[in-house]
Parts: sequence; structure tokens; C-alpha cells
Amino acid sequence: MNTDFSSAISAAPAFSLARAMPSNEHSTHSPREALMELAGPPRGYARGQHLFHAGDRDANLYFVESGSVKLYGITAGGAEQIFGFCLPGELFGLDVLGGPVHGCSAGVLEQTMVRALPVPEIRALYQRVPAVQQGIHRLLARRINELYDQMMVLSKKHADERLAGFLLGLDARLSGPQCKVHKLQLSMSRYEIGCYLGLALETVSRLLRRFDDEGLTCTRARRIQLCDIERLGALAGQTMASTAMITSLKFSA
Amino acid sequence: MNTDFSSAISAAPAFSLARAMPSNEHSTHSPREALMELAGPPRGYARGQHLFHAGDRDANLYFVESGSVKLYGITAGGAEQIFGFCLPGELFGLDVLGGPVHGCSAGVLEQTMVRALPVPEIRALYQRVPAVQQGIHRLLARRINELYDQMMVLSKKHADERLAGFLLGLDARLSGPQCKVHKLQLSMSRYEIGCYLGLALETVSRLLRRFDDEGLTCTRARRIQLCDIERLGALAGQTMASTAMITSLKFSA
DNA sequence: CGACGCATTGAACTGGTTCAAAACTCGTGG
DNA sequence: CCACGAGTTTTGAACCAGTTCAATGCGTCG
Repeated sequence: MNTDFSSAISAAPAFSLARAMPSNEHSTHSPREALMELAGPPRGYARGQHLFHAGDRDANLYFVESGSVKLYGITAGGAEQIFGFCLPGELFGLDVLGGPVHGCSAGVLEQTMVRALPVPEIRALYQRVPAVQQGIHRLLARRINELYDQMMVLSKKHADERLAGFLLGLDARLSGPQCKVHKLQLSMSRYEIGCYLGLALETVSRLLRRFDDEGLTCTRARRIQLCDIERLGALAGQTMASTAMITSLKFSA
Repeated sequence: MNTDFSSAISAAPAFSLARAMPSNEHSTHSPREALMELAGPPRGYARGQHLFHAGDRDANLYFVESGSVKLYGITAGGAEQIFGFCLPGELFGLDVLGGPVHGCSAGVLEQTMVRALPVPEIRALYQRVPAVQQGIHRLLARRINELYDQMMVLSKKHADERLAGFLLGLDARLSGPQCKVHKLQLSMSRYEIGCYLGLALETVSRLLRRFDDEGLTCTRARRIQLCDIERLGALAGQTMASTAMITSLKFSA
């Protein structure tokens, strides 16, 4: 399978895994390399396909090569709640480390390449390269802190603050910290943004319009340019600290 | 320090840690025992005191002997968001495993006994008893699934569903599955319940009144009896599966 | 007892939802 | 190349669950 899907998202830096897997071991393998050697071949998936569903007995973690994936659950009432979006260079499905089954579903948002990492082999690797386990611990713990942040967003922030934060977060993860252009090609619909932010899709649409009118963004369907990072950040209530956090949290469960 | 604080919460079963720490090692120590040997002596705290604040460089996990603790963060706007309540037998502060600092604050809700487990010693123990690390992994991963649940609550459920689910969850954790009485002595204020559920304290108060009027509960200040578990469960949208989940998730980060 | 913190209750308000319909995008095939 | 059509997105208008503000009531701990 080829890898030239013409998506802005695919252009994100791969192997940011390095930040979470310390490479203080100067032997044959760094922990990151050791872990990635377990990964199966990249496999292609199309929008709507799934890597796993909540409750599946599938002992694999997954690594995004290119494209994007949503993690979500279905409430008792049948509504969808998105727990996070996974972008290139990120690992997901971490919650399966807690037991035999996945606690959420993973659906593909666009043409996407993914590699599987078998959990039993990861566990076996702990013996040989103890630092790998450290790295996994770190990913799990960071994911918990990401979710704490998201809980604050869902229960305390206003719609416009949620959306501004979402756009800035996506931009930071896709483009890296020192990128100047701030153009995003969204792989998710307004409905999916709403599912993630706890808003109706109409609210997302109206808000994007308002941001455009106020000169914060320039939106053309799913192509969004962030024109005023400063004011978006002020709206989102971001401190320098929280911006730094985003870049250090390149991983998802 | 004595341990006879007259709180219903203190009567909860200790050492439910067993469920998360597999004891397939029949040597001198079970993983759970090995872990608990690292714990310092029980120390007493009063309402309002803290075990740690977000950002503290404190490399300890904590185990609740008796009493209760809230984990919370403060939003950019200065509002409090409670991430969870920790009850006897539960371990918290797990997010410090991801780095040098805690990602949330831990405040004591009533007279409480807590034991500290130093993270470096836990790591050292991994070498001797590999199953301990497995157990910690499991706790982290389960905590992620708990937070997924809470995100669904915060963004999709109505106020009455949130409160019903909260009361049932507390009851299950405090009394064990086969307890008949369903009487709770809350250690948190209406305000704190609201902070956890994403509601105003007035809404919590009004709803408790409505539950009483409808015969679901019998409330007298912080003493609440759940009179109709069936209907509360229906309101909360709980399936058998989700009830089973609660008991298997005895731990918090 | 007296007082302060907590809880209850009422009334007005509002941010975001819901429902409904029109307009747009983009892939597909004629 | 353009027209078609399904799925998205936009926009408008009414509505409502829960909040906010403001008193009043209760309990419990000096």
C-alpha cells in the first residue's frame, strides 16, 4: 500500500514517541526502537472502518503512521461520546493493558495507515528492556492527565472556549510548536467535533462562523486557518504551561 | 492515632486491592502484600488538609485506610473540578507515575487515615516481584476507563441521571455488592457533588428533594438512604454490566 | 445559646439545544 | 466536463434544562 494520502494530517512528524520513551540505554536498541520492532506491518484502513470495538478481546496497541482515528464510546441512551482523536506518531488502545478487552471503540476517520503492537510481546519485552515498561507507564499516566483536562473542558468551559482550545490543540499536535502557517485540514465532521466537545453540531458550525466574523479563523468547509493564535489562546484560557503540556502529551490511550 | 472515626465510609472493606493485584505467586509474598509492605505508617488528616497539590514534586502513591479524599483541579477561570473521590481500600495519586509531579490535588474530606507508598521503592519492587508492575498497569488502565465513563456522564447525561448514578456508585463502593441497607453518610458537600457531576449545588439540592418526593431516596442532610435501587438504576441508565464494572474498579488515580 | 457554614427554596434568566429547512461539497458516473 | 445525489454544513426560530441571584431555613459545633 502506498502512503501518499494527500492529507495535511499525514504531514505530521512521526516518531514523537521518542519524547515518552527515554533513550538512556545506549546499547543496541533504544526503548522506542525496541518497542517499534514489535509493530506489525502498516495496514491501510478507510473512513468508517474499525480497529476494535469496546468489549473486543484484541490484545493489541496501535500506532498511527498516517491519517487519523477516533476513540469513542456509546452511552446507555445510544449517543456517541468521543474520548479523543489519534494523529500520526501516536499510540492508542492503551486501556487494553488493564484487562482482556478494550474499553472503547476505535474508528478510522480518513484513509489511514496503522501498525499493531501485540500486548503479550510488549510484556515479554519488559524483561529484556525495563525502560520500555517505564515508557508505557508514562503514557498511561499522561493519558490520565489528558482526561482530567478534558473533564474540566466538558464540565466548566463555554462552547467558544472549548472550540478554541480544540483548534489550538489540533494545530499544536499536527504542526509542531514552531510552525508558522496554522492551516488545518480536518478529518472529522462538525458532528464529531461536537461529540468530542460535548456540543451540538449546530453550535460548532455557528461558532466557527463567529470566529471567522471576528477574524480569529478563516474557515472553508473542513479547511481551517487559524489567523489569530493569540486571541484564540486567550479565549481557550490557555497559559504558557498548558501549551507546553500539549506538545509533551503526544500519546493517546 | 485511633481509628474509630464514626463514619459509615470507614466501615468499607479494606484490601479490595486484592482484586487488582493478582496473587498467582505463591512464594513468600503475594504481589498485594509485597506492595503494601512498602506503605508507610497510617497518618491522620483532617477535613481541608491536603496530601498533595497539582504540580507538587511528591513521588508517592497513597492508600486510604479510612475516611475519604477528593482529587481535583482548578480551571483557568478558577473553578474547581473534582476528578474523583477516594474511599477506603483505594489507591490514588497514580498520575504521578507519569512524571515528576502530580497532575491534580488531593484534599481530605473528613477525618482520614492514609498511608504513603514511595514511587522509587515501587519501581525497585518491580524487579523482585514482576506481578506488582502488572497490577499497577491494570490500575492505570482501569482508571482510564473510569474517566471515559465520567466523560460520558459529563457531556451526555441529564442532571437526574448523573445524581442517580453517583449515589449508586458510592453505595456500591462503600457497602459492597450484596449489602441490603443502602444507607450512606456523605463526606462531601452539595457543592462538591456538583463539582464532580458538573452541576450547580442548587441543582443537586433540588434533585435530592425530588428523589425524596418520588420515593427514590430518603435524605436527611448528609445522611441518605437509597430506597428504590431498581428505579435509581433505571434512571442512571445502568446495565448489569456497568454495575459489575463498579465493583471491579475499586481503584482511583 | 449563638453563630457560621451549609442546605433549601423561589424566581428570572440564558447558553446551548432542538427542530426544520435551505445551501453547500465532493465523489461518481453519465 | 458537468450534472446528480448523499451526506454535510449552514442558518433561523422556538424552546428548555440548568444556572444564577437572592433570601430564608437548618444544624451543629464552638
